[in-house]
Amino acid sequence: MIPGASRRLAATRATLLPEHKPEGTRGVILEVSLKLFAERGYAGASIREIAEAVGMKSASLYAHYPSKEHILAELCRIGHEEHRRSIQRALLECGADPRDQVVAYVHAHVAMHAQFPMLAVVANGELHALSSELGAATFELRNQSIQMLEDIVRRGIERGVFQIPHVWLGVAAIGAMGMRVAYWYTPEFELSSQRVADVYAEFALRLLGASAPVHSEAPADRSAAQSGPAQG
Amino acid sequence: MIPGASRRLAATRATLLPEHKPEGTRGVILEVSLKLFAERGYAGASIREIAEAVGMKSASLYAHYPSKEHILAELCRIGHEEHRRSIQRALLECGADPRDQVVAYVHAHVAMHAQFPMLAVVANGELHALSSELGAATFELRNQSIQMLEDIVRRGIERGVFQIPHVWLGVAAIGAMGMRVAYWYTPEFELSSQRVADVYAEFALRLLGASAPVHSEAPADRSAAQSGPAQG
DNA sequence: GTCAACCTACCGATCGATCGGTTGTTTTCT
DNA sequence: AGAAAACAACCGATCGATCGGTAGGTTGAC
Repeated sequence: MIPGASRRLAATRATLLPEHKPEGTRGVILEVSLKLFAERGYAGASIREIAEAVGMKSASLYAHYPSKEHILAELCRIGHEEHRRSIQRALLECGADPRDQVVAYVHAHVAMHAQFPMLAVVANGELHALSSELGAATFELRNQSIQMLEDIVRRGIERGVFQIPHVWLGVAAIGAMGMRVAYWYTPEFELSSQRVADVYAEFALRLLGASAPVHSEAPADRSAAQSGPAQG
Repeated sequence: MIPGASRRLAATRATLLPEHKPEGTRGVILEVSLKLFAERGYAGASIREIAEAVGMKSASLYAHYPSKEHILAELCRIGHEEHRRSIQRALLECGADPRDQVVAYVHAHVAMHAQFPMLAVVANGELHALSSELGAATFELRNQSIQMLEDIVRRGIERGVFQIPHVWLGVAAIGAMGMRVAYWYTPEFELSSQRVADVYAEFALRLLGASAPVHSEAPADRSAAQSGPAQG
């Protein structure tokens, strides 16, 4: 089992990509809020705790953000934007084969949840705390990301490379297993985030009943470990 | 997509099995707390809201439970006990084939998350809010349930019926996809909870690279596909 | 048969603490 | 000098929890 089981998630450090982190104090507030929201939940973290962790008084926060909710809204937006961006980029770099696209999607999906676990936990798990006004844009991003996977799967079925009892359930299951990674992954895990993403991409292909690719030069070493190839 | 996306979970009714629901007022308090904890989180639900939903003043709650945390502790315990009990029972009713055992486990796992979504969401997602003293027993239950699946998978690998790159990741992925069901399933979903559980059991077999069973009378229609029933 | 004792269930009032947020002032940096 | 940043002080509201007390029913000794 994963140690420290009484914590909400295993990660201990809040990371924000430089391109998403505002300059100066705003960035510090955002990163500190991310950590506290991830560890205690939005309702469980107070602005005084945030301020103290930043090194200032709670009143000073309001010179940088108009409300606690606006901080959460920005974190949710950043999380889902990064999620969509990394998936979009991965899809652009792979070919037209639905199998490659699923691998690209799931790899990006899982890697993001492993590399930015706190951002993923907050952006997904605290989104409901936002008013519809502040959360609308983020919901739209989220739906787009889900739709992308569904489109890939449906196209794969039409081409006969996927066999699955229920498309929506498959998409939900693949999304779910990746999302959960954010709760247990730490850099101390025996596998790198990239290797975890590789394995999960293989899981997704299996789950979709993917047929063996015909185009690959090498005889498809998809089943990596353990030994034998699984699932034809 | 699932409607009502701004809610934390799709379910709207809190259900507690009669054998878990205390008699009288204690039972009402527990069920009402379950609903509010599921919808707003433990920190986001106040004892005054709970009391008002029950139909009494907050002071009266303390005649039935010593603290807010004790209410959560009981809900977490009930949730994980029911989870373990339903899995245990399913395993007793299936044979010795690891494939059957995985099907039994995942079916029970998913069915419980679909039938008692609020209980699952609270027992899993708010467990971290408990002090180590009040949460210890529940953590133990949780670890036992996970261990049971890991044992099944390892035994299946030893017998050569499963092929999987990484046992722990497989167990984590299977657990994750089931847990997520609690967030989107409602009785209005196009499939019954039993059918959803069937499909997820098939997903798990695929994910584990299960070889076709030799004992089955019918020629293993596991790959069902596209529409037909999953899981043979 | 009655009345004091006891019990369960609940309530109004209130506790100290903390909540998110506002105001006006001071400090800091350029 | 002037703008940005942080401050102390404070707001009304709400937090979880405690208190003494009350209404209504049951019990049992006399």
